[in-house]
Amino acid sequence: MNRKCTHCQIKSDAARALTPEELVFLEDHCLERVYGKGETVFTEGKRSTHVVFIKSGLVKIHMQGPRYEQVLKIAPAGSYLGIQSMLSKQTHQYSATALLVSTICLIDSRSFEQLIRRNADFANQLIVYLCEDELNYFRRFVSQSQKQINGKLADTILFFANEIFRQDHFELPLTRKDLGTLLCTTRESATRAIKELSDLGVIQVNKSSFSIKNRKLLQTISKNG
Amino acid sequence: MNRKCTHCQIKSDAARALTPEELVFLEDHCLERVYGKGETVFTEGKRSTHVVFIKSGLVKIHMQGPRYEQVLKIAPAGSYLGIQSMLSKQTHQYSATALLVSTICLIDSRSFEQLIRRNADFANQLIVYLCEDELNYFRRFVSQSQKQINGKLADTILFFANEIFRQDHFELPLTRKDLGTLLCTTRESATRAIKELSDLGVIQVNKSSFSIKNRKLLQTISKNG
DNA sequence: TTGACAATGTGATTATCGTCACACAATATG
DNA sequence: CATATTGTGTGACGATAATCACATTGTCAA
Repeated sequence: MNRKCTHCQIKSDAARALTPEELVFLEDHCLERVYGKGETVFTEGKRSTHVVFIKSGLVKIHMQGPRYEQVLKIAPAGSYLGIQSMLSKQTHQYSATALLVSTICLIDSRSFEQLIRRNADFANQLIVYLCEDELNYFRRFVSQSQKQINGKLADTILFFANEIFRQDHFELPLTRKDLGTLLCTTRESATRAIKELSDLGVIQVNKSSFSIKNRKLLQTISKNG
Repeated sequence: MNRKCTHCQIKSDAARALTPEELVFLEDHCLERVYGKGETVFTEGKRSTHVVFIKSGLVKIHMQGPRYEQVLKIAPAGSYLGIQSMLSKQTHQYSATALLVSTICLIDSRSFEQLIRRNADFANQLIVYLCEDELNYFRRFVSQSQKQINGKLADTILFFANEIFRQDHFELPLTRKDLGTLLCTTRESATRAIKELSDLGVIQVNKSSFSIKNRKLLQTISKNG
């Protein structure tokens, strides 16, 4: 409770732009909470009252589509969630669910907006963050629409290995169904793609445990779709 | 040249937040230019020096994918382009091409950033804009990955009729090929989808001239994919 | 432990869409 | 004006991935 934001080591680039007084203001209007694996952080359509900052852990962002619930993105530590809903709309436009035990800061929306209006450097850093985020969606959009399943699976395995776990061996914290919608395909097709890459000797898979065996070839598959 | 931004009637929400002095600053660091149909506004990979504001007209945003050039979005008047490239990267991450004769303001990137740092209300409005934009991409991402071609075509026809031309009859300013990549499909499939909706009596098409004949049914097709 | 339910693997079949090929129209270019 | 180039429609064919069906296996709670 005491001076938590001031002394927090896991500050976002934006939070680093805040003055000591503003950090005190922030810690008076935010709340830290630990979410368990599978626990809902917020739900699409529900009223939005806080902006979420992921201090540690891993969260999936998902949204109802015309046919099924779509996984939009895997958000690692350092991500802001729900900013989009804070401003114009007051309801969440997507859902967030913890994939691993995650420590999450809930920042009161109005206070967050006050910080933006008070500190232009904070706002600027936030803009940088939002722009990066949007560019990533562009790339994902293009990949997803032009690559076929094996390529998209290769992308995703490299994403988890490089960006999330920083290891060539990891436990994938997704069900086959979620992996399917993350790849914009079905559970069955995801399973078959895993089998294909496995048969090629590119990866080794046992249940949710994945290992990269041939990184070169995996990158080739990722690139050529 | 004289006091152009100050007296400009087509200000963005963000620009409305600027003080008279800041508007003078803006007009000293921006340039208005008219682009012809088909003219390139900026190109992916090239150095980014300006932020672009579309004052009037219509622009397509496109990006090279692993297999072909993908149309990401159709940007109407009031859109900001190239903010994403301004900050972290200094090269454009996507291309922009005028689809119709368009009046475009080119704002010097450094000056734009100075305005953000100077006026938190301006920054805040920009954040609202970026968030809206991102949410639209989410929706488009989900639709594009779950709907089939007729549904996506229906979406796009409704988009042009409702958001762009505000009329049930309009000239589509896209080639069949561009329409194809906007729908994340091929030229041939786009052609066939047009024929199908046409045969159903939902739309009437002659070359690039489109008319909505049965809006109810068009909406149903759009909704159910 | 025992059921209930969710998650997973796998085969058979089908639908949708991509690819290829070609004809023809429209538009640019010298 | 003639020629090249780009855009468009359409048919035939095949490939990729969706759907459906079912057998297992794993997980959770009473």
